[in-house]
Amino acid sequence: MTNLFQNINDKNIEKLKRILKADTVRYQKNVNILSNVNPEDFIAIIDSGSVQLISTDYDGNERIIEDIGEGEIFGSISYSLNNEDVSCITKEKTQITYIQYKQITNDEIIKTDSYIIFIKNLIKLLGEHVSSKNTRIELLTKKTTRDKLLEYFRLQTQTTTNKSFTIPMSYTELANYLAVDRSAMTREISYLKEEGFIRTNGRKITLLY
Amino acid sequence: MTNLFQNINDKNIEKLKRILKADTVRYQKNVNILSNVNPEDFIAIIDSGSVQLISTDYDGNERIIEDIGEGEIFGSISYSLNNEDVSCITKEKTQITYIQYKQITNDEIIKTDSYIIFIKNLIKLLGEHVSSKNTRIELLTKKTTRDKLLEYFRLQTQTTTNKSFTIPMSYTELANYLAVDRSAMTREISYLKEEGFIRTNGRKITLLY
DNA sequence: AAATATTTGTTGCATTTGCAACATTTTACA
DNA sequence: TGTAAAATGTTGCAAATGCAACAAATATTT
Repeated sequence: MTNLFQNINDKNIEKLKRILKADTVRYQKNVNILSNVNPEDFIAIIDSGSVQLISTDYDGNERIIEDIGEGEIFGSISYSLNNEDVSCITKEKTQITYIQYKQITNDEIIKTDSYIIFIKNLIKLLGEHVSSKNTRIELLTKKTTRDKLLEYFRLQTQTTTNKSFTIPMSYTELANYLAVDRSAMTREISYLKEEGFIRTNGRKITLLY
Repeated sequence: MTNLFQNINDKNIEKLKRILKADTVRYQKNVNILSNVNPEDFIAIIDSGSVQLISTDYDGNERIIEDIGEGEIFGSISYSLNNEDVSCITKEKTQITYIQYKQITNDEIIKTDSYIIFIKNLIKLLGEHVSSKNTRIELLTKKTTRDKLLEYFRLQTQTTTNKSFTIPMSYTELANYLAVDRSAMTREISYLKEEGFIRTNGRKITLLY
């Protein structure tokens, strides 16, 4: 995963942040940070920790829009946060740097040495964003819970020759990510075990096919 | 929807395209264009017409990943096309301009007057991309077909005071977009009509609530 | 304008899924 | 470290959904 300031040395990062009118804020765990942020366009970069974008509809159903970890970005470029009832909750102690979107093309920054690298990183990051959305859509459009799980397993193992992997979230969160009922998902996983497709040990899953 | 070359005059567009080693190709309807394209990183801009990115899994199920219309972009920035079996089909006569991703930050282009506008457009376009993915995810994570439809209807009317709108695709494609069985969706629409929530006339839908 | 292809509407039926309501285990934290 | 909170596993049942197989209506093409 790309980091917004990767390949830029510390001195230049400081310079960029100053020109971008960067503002760094620390939060405790479980804080709704968007209530403190002005609605102006901004890009938020997670320096450390992680947050979750959660939308709540009129029925009170919560959906996780996005999990955002260290080095990743969120904000009005990538999500129209004012569009509906979205809250952004820190999952742990988290430090976030906000930069003003409109400063990205101000006169001063364009002359900066590391500007091009910065822009390249930003574009790459946005591209990765789209890619991860596409992955989720690919999973969500599978017809059955079983298909969703098997495709998810396939994606987890496709980069390695390994048949084992550990899911990077709780089963509760996985069910949410795949938009299926948690208990129904657990049932399906049981069937997959019974039928000899997989073996599990906590969050470690081994494919037997 | 942002256009990659908006706010740039024709002369400068030509200049940019030349520096970016742009390559313009015309296609007939129903052509699989990706079979002709080298796998190198590129951004494709639809000058006119439209295309559809379709992924086919091992079961032969087809999913529409994306509908791309005039002025919009696609390509390796926003989707790792080599990742799985994705084909890109023109829906009508279509003209596409390909630019090399790596040229986006070459030395010559940085000195160009309209470069900043170009970059701004590109970032905005990618942001809109993410946004539209988020919208689809929002719909796909709704539990029932009815919820998906009602949310879709809400999104169609939220920008206007109007209670009527025309869906911009066929019902077959809408079912695909919402990842539900077409006949089950038609059934649900019938129920919504019976229960007095909506009225329809072809693809024109009027909300009665 | 006729022929062909595509879209739309309908319905019975089997399957899948969500929901509720638990017991049990694991994790967080005061 | 003890207690509260969260996560996990299980199952019966009702509701929602996919599927198949049509007929009818629209579009598209030649």
